[in-house]
Amino acid sequence: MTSRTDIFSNLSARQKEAVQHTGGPLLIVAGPGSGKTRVIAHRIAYLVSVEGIAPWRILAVTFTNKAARELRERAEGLVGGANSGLQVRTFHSFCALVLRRDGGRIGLDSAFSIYDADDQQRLVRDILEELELDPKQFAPRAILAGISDAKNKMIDDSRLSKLTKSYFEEVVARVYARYTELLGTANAVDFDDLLLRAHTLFEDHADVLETYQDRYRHVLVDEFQDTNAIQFSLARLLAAKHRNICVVGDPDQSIYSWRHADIRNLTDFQTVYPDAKVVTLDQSYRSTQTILEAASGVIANNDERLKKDLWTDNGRGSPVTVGEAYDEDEEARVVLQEINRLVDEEKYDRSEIAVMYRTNAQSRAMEAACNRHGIAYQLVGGTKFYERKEIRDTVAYLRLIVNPADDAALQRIVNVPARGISPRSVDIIRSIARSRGTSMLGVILLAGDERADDEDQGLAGALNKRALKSVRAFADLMERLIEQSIVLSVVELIDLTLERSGYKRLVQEDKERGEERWDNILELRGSASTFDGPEPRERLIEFLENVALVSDVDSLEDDQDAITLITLHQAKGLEYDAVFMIGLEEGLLPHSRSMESVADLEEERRLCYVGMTRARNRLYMFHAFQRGFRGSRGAMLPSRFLDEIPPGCVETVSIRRNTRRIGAGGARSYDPESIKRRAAAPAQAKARTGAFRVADRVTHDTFGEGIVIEAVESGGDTEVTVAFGSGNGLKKLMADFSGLKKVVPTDSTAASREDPELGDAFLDAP
DNA sequence: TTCCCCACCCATTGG
DNA sequence: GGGTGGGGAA
Repeated sequence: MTSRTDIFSNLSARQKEAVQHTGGPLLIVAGPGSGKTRVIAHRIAYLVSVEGIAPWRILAVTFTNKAARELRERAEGLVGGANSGLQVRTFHSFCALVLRRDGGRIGLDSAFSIYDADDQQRLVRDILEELELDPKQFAPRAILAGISDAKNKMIDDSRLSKLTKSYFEEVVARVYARYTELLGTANAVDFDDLLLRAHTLFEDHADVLETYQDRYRHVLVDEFQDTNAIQFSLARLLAAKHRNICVVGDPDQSIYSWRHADIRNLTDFQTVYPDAKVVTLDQSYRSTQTILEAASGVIANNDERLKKDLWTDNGRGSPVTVGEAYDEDEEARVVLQEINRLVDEEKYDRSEIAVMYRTNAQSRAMEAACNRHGIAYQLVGGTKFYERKEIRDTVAYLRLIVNPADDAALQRIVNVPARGISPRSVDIIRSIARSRGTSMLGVILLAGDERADDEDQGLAGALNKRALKSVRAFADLMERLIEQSIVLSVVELIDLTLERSGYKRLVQEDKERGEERWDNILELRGSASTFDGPEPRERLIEFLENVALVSDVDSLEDDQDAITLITLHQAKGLEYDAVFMIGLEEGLLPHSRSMESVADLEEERRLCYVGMTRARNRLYMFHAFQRGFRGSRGAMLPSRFLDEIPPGCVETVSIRRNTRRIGAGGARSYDPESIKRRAAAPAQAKARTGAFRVADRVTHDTFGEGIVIEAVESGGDTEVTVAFGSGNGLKKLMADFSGLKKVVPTDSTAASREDPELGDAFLDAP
């Protein structure tokens, strides 16, 4: 047990207030770096040590498993006891727990599968075929988005069918109905269902809800600004009895509206709980004054916002460095050179440096550069481990063993390795299963049972002899594996499955990537070893649930001597000594798909804000003149967010001109209409016109060097739009008339390597 | 039935 | 740049 003074040591007055308010609802509005995780951990410790609440009576919900793990360790460290029974989970994992335990009440078998995005797509494709609808006209993605929308509004399929306003919506409703039915026969749920069905369970079965209400005296929700309506409702239901609900959030960091997160939860909290105490934490213990000022300057441009002034006792620190590069390769190179400098000269720890970007695709150039320069990195996401084919296949076998009704898993591996069950045979099996309202493995197992031949004219009659034999062999295989799953440990079962199914041989026979793929499987096997124990089937279910619910950041390790490459979304909640944000360009950040509405644009700005406020000491923001995407390239304009940074906080570095200018922010000017056009139609950047081409580097006597971003033939001459560097902005010129000259070569790598001006302090070659 | 290749289509962010 | 689906050859 920790003494009361330990729990309060190093807490500010505000933080103490938040820790100590334990009776009734509490809303903590916590700016970036204001020590909210600390407050939550101390609050838990206070509840346990001072108020004598048993740890297992406290439920804390976080955004990722990693955050959950860290909070649990921190809180248990404070109260001095591991495995205290303290419940720290994500909403999804909490709901899965509830459904495993009590899902029977709503007709869910405890061995239910969790369908991921891929399984969902497959299912929707099947349904479209069944309904004779063209998947080109009705994109499965769009339909799934429609279904997800409905689920998040708690609208079931029968109600949705009455609300349709267009033919498309009607299709969505029809698919939704069938989708629900088929998830039912597959004993499966999707991600939305985890929340929704737990919610339904609580609403429809008061006794079940009461068990949980009685157990959890205190409910805490972190990252509350990114919870959705169902999550808030779940939290309210759980806390209804004791009313000890504490939520922590920052409206300026709400970045998941596209996943139905609803920022209104924060404002509604006070309506739902009029007596809620509100504590605002606005002192940052993380960033320098300069970084804070820069970030505040950007976020201040959001209109839909409650004003909040962050302050800090930290020093001013270095200015925010804004840099420009020719293209993504040069950008990557310059970033790495500066990272090397920070590590060598300023003794930064590589593990305390992160490169952040808007889209995953941007990691490629960074990775390539890291590999070229021999710099160790941790990539978050990327080719996600659990999405690799060999991993998904292995997991599909296990899923099918646990839940034989899991048609998505079956269809994945029924003919992997090839065992003579053709797509045609699979179609037949599926249609028989559908017409009987059973699972596909059910149909297959019947066909494998000689005694069932008479009554099973369906499959035995529909398949030719050879195919039927193959199907029976598969039935035998699965039957054996299912039998063994009762006695074998997870690891043993994985071994047996890989051996008997022939999957091991299949992978190892792959000459090119076999070794790597087998290593991946071994890694999966390794992670299964922690799920050893009595009742192996239960452990297997746990293991599979873990696999389904991991997030990419969960595997991020803090103590590796490697820099981190991460998307801005995933960086939420993390912090680093030095942060490099790359790709600060119109169309990328803000993203072109988010530039149509003010709400979307403001979310992009919050995303930018989240990135900036991850930094403790140093913040770098880069943009490139040109960037490749989908095989082609296009000219890019600096992000408007760069112009929003107060000039006093910025140091601009021009790579090409070997200059550093203090306070150069806001000097740029450009035509917003042209930005919109460019963002909307990046393909037109490829158009070739006359002697001047989009993306050509050019020089002009007065304006200096620039990049052609638009070229239109006009009466013998070419009207070009050029983005000039160093604050000259966009200019429209008649090419010949103005004496514009092309700069050759345009090959970026060669050009910048040969450029003597590159000997900037910034650019000492590694 | 399987395997390979090519054409085509797609691509923001993620539990 | 990459994944997938369809078609054709073995």
